[in-house]
Amino acid sequence: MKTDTPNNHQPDMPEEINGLRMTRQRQEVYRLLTRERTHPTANEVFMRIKEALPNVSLATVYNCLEALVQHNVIRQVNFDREPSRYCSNLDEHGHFHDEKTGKIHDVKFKSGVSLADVLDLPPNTVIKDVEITLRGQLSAS
Amino acid sequence: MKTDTPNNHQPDMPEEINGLRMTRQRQEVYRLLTRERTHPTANEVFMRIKEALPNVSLATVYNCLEALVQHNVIRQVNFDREPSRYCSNLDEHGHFHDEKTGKIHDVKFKSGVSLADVLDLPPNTVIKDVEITLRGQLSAS
DNA sequence: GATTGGATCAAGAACTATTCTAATTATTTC
DNA sequence: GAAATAATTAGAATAGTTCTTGATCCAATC
Repeated sequence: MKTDTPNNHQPDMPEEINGLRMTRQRQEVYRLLTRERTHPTANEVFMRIKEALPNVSLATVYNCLEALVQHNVIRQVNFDREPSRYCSNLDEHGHFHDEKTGKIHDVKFKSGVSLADVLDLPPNTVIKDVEITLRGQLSAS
Repeated sequence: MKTDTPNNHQPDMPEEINGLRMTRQRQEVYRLLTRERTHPTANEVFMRIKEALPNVSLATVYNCLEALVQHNVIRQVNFDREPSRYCSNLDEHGHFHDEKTGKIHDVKFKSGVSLADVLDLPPNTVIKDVEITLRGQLSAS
């Protein structure tokens, strides 16, 4: 009757990603983020993931998210001081925050342009990470 | 003997900026940010401002910073979930966070380029605010 | 010059996202 | 299969920030 053995690997999920052991909890967190591209917060992940893992704890969700971020499996996205959001899109991209709907849309870079073309960087700068955040509205015209 | 009457307007400070009454506390907060371009946190502002206003409270510093931000007199800058930092440079610019020194440098946009040249924005987007954050190192070569 | 009303300030409590701690449970290695 | 290692859990702790409440200040009027 019990269909949900606690820590079974799912058949469609590799044992490891980028050297990170994909435990059941990490699988579910990662699966959720690939399925729902809405940039959920840790708490939203926690609430949704309970369907699959009723006994999961919020601390575990945080642990999983951190492990996945650390191993470059997902990205952590911050808007001001709002709760962190998480995103399985690893392509370099920015985020547009629509003030009307509250939704977040990924924004791609145009091909062939680099940030150095736009910004007056100090010489000899090694950029390891870029974050671009836009805030505004999708005018409905 | 008492040279520091609590709420005196300083002679070199307007009574109002952008419609915000410049009380003594707001003056000192603003003055500090224009003098020190190091992007201090609320707590750093609090500690430094005590020289001029020994009885000021941290809550007041937060209130002042918020009022100044709201009236577009200063900008609030966030790096991930670190404490907010504040900045009196109102020109549109990004921030480069040097991982070695921990210091933050303003990064100007090259003249004549706009973000729309670089990003694949959805059509009919009205951008109200842009935030660009870079993280890396100033290689010492 | 006193009065009044609204804005501002101070002090500390409260809040919230996140991290830490310690104990339990799974998994891997020997 | 036992020992060692890693992951998970629950709840306590933390830190930055916001809220609450009462006091104070200030400008405009009487």
